[in-house]
Amino acid sequence: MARVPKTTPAAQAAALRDAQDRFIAVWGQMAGAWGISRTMSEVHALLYITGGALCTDDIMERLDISRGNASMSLRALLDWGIVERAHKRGDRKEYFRSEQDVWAMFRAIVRERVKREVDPLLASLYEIRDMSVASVENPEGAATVVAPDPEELAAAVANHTQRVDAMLDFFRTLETLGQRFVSPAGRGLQLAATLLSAGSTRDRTGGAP
Amino acid sequence: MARVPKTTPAAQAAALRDAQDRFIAVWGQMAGAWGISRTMSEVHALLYITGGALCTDDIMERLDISRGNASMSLRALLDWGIVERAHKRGDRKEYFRSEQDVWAMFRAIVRERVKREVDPLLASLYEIRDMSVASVENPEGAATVVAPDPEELAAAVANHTQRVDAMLDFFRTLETLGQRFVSPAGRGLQLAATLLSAGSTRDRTGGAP
DNA sequence: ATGTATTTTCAATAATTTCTGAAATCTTTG
DNA sequence: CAAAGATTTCAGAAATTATTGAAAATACAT
Repeated sequence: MARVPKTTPAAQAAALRDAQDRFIAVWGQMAGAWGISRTMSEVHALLYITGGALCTDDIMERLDISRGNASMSLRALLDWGIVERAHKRGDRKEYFRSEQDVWAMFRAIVRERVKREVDPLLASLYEIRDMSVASVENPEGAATVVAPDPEELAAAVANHTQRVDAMLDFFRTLETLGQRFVSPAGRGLQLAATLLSAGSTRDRTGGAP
Repeated sequence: MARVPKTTPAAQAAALRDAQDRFIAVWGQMAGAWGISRTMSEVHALLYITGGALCTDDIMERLDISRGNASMSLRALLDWGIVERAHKRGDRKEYFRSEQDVWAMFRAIVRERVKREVDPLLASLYEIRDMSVASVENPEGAATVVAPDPEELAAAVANHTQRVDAMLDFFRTLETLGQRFVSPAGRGLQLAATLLSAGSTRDRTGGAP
């Protein structure tokens, strides 16, 4: 009576699928945090957690979404650079596989968000700083604000500029940090983060030499 | 003819207001990035860029929003800890003032997002990891997945667990980093970030000794 | 206590975002 | 190059999220 397995293969397979589903749901909820749609996040979760190369139909069926939705989500994930195309020979369909290194995924996301959010913000902030300087010849001379007192006004402008500058400095720092993290040498920062974060010596990144 | 000012006070005041409006619009667009609503972000932008203590009516008028919306946005900003109440004596109204230190703002946001997003995610990931282990007595013995082959199955479960663990490790690191950054000693990290980010020696944080 | 000023809440509505499904397009094969 | 297979696009539908406005609650002064 030794060696009677406590789990049948069927039960184990079901448990695995449940765990996958749960992971997909949880990861889907993080969508907001990454600035993407829930479905897109779920597609990514599915590809990540199965680790395999799935085709559009696999994804449609497993997540119960339309073809259009699957197509658009996959395209977006490709744009973000965290999913790549794959092909099976003798098969006409396209397959998709997720990046499997969590740190690489994170780097891709940082890269994209800096590009989409920080860079434009910086550009705008520079413009805004200039606005309060070159205020000559505003065609509308009409009465506008509360304080026409020149002294107060000058102080207000000075403070305004200072605040815009403080923001600028902050986001410049953020951008530079992001670029360092993302750059080829960026894996250094990953190490730094790991070390900074604790005395935990363990290395789970996998066996690459 | 020396000293003829090139800008009238009126024009200057208008320019200031334009710059403020532009700042508010730009900051409003970042709302998505911080995980808050556009209006909430605009209210914060207004309070930050004017630097003053404004009451609900000031905000309603300037941003052209309803009283309810203003109230809810302010409450949320208070919860995030980046806006504080202020009072003017002899006045019954409540006034609000924004945190002015950009780094402190950022710390507050990190603190809140770790609490709201990373911590729950970690909890779920721990649960998910356990799911694939304790797969005994699943009442539904029905046919489920593709591979009933015990060998493949075992490998799939192992890989699954490994991927969940990789995620866990990553977010544990993230959480710890966040806590370090946020902690009282966290200003150290601010300095580190500034130093890491460039050879830029300038210190714009203001004149604190 | 009573009246007044102020803030909060929340159901209804408006705005925005996401998803679908079928037509259009592109790709491969015989 | 025609037919079949696969993918993309996009207008409209559905779902989600944000906003309003007026009633309810709260705080204050007399």
